[in-house]
Amino acid sequence: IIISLIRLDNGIELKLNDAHVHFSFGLRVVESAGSCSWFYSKPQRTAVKSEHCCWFPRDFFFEAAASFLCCFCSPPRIKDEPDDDGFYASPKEDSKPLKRPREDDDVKACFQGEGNTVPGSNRFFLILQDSKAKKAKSKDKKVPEADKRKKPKKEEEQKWKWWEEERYPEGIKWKFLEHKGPVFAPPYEPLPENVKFYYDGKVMKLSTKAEEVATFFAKMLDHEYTTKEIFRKNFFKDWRKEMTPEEKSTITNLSKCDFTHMSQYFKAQTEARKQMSKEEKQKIKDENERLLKEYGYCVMDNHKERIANFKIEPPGLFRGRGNHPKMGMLKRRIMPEDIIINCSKDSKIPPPPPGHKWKEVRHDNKVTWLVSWTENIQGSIKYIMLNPSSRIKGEKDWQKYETARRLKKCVDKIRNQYREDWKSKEMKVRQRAVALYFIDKLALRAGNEKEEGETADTVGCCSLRVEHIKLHPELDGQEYVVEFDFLGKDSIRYYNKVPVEKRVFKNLQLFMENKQPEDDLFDRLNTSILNKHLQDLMEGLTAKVFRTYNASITLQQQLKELTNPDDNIPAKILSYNRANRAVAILCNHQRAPPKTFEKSMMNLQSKIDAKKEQLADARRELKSAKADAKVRRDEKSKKSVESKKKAVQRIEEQLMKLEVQATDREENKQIALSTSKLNYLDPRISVAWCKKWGIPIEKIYNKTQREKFAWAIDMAEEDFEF
DNA sequence: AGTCGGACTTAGCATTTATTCG
DNA sequence: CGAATAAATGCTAAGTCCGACT
Repeated sequence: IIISLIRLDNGIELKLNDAHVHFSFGLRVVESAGSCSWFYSKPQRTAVKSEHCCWFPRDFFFEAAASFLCCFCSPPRIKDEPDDDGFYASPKEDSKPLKRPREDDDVKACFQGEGNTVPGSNRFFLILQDSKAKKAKSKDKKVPEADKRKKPKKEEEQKWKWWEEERYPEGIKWKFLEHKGPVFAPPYEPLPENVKFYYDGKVMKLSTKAEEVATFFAKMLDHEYTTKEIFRKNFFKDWRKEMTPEEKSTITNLSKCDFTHMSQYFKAQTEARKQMSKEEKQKIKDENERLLKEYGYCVMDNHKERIANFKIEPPGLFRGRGNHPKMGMLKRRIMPEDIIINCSKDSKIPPPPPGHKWKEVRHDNKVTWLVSWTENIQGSIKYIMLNPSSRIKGEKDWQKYETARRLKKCVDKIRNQYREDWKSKEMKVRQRAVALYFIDKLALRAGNEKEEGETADTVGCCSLRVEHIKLHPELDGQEYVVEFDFLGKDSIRYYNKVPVEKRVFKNLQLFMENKQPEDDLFDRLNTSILNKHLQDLMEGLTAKVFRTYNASITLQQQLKELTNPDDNIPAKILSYNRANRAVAILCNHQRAPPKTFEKSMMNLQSKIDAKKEQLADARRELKSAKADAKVRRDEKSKKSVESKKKAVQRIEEQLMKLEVQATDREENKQIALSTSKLNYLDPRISVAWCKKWGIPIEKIYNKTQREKFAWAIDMAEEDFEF
């Protein structure tokens, strides 16, 4: 449906349909697009407020013009500012404006400009005509069918390139933010009457509140941790808080509680869900999609952006990682009264669910979150924030890699410095220098101190204790070996035997003198002291930058080393994965071997065997066909030889692919690649590698990852150097 | 210098969805 | 086509780091 007719200053007319307008303008502006509005080819902050102005992304504008112009005429393509040297200024590095300035323009001033294009700028003005007056006219000019069909695709391709725009000044995260608030967990549905809970062998009907908490436990019955003392103790304590006085006086011993019937019921439910018909499944899917469409997006500064976690965490039993002292505690249901909403003053403020109120509505554009609440287990704040594909996350990510690249420039100096500091007279300086050496060489985390008894006992570099390392003056033919054995983040074990320099070794001996196993190894050091020192060495330098730097530089160097130009694509990808793996090992990104690992490995092996047989068969056939051709010497048999040859080649290739896959999987058994890929490896390294060797980017990044790294995919060329 | 709340990144496992296989 | 398997996505815990305050 054509709803608007637009006339350019030079008389060219554009028709826009509904979807088109929605897509490019954002919701608010569309609603108010009245009889006369101004349009710009770049975002105008004031535009959002004044309701009479809106903007097109520039490229979209021209493409739209191409598709929609009734009397087609190639619009003047206004070039961006000169392309300096193809190098995109980094967010932090450079304070000079990026490609598209975003400064607030006075709308009137634009209006009074010299024409529809201002030389040297990319402004382009449109006048939206009174759509009623033009309706009759627009009817007889029909838009070609082909263009109509092409259009949705165009929209898909037209992604906002925020990385070509200027950033906001430090501290300001947005100018306009509108969203629909969070989606709450579905309310509790009491169990059907026939599902029983037994206490001490007797049926007992629970109050709704007590029953709800009981179902949380029942759902976990198969898990090992429901047998753990701490889990049971914590659960029982919190459960009793939800009980009525009568229940409380009856139910005094968790061991006398029988949840098995409830558990069976839930298992049956899960099974039933699996068995649902296609239509029912589709219905659920549609409903989820509707929810996503309504609540999964927000408008931030003229752009519709995807929200990461718009659903509030449902209530349940807390299960920390590792040996967590709070496991089994009740994670309570979050109500609107717990929720703080953050949005623009002039936005449509999301209404709380009927009969409820928000805890608070604030308008803080110094933060990126849309919704927050305080969680009851640790008392920490949880947030609803944007998806990694959003501008606000992407900019930060890009900046992180730029900081790491700055470290690259001065890392030698820093290394020399800490080696000097090993000899310092000051204990504090020595400890700092040894800790930094570990962080640099082993990619250890900083290691903040944690409150004892509140979380699992895990450590990082600065919080290492004497009991976590063993010193071996000599081990397996190597001198000065340090053996690390401790639980790190998520209670993942770090175990490593590392030869270190003599001076480090001697220092460690010194630090351990007269200490108990549970004493801090670096007793004069913490992360704040360390980071303060790092800040002096380089602006923006913190302990974690070393992890980013070492991960990315390792990938780049491993790719150089491992890629064989003569390899085919699968073999090159194996090389990529191996380079990725080297990083994952460095960062100690482990995973539990998948439960079905052995089985799936065997399946793959049998596939390989089958393929081998198939290859042998194909070769035999080729041989006989060749013999046949020699005798008959006719066209037909020659052709047969050719096709058999091709078959052999194809099977060989398939076999090789399978074998590569098997190697890859075996090597990956206990190593998780995704964490480093997503958080530590500068995506531009991967993009450049793909471009250099002609590997399709889809082989390296899946759809979500491509969205997250759109900036890198767009800007990195083959010659990118980290 | 140390403590603490707050904001944001990083992490692995669980669940869902897509693909392959029989 | 449905089951099995693999890949992708979702979930939320657990880190890092900063700045206000004492």
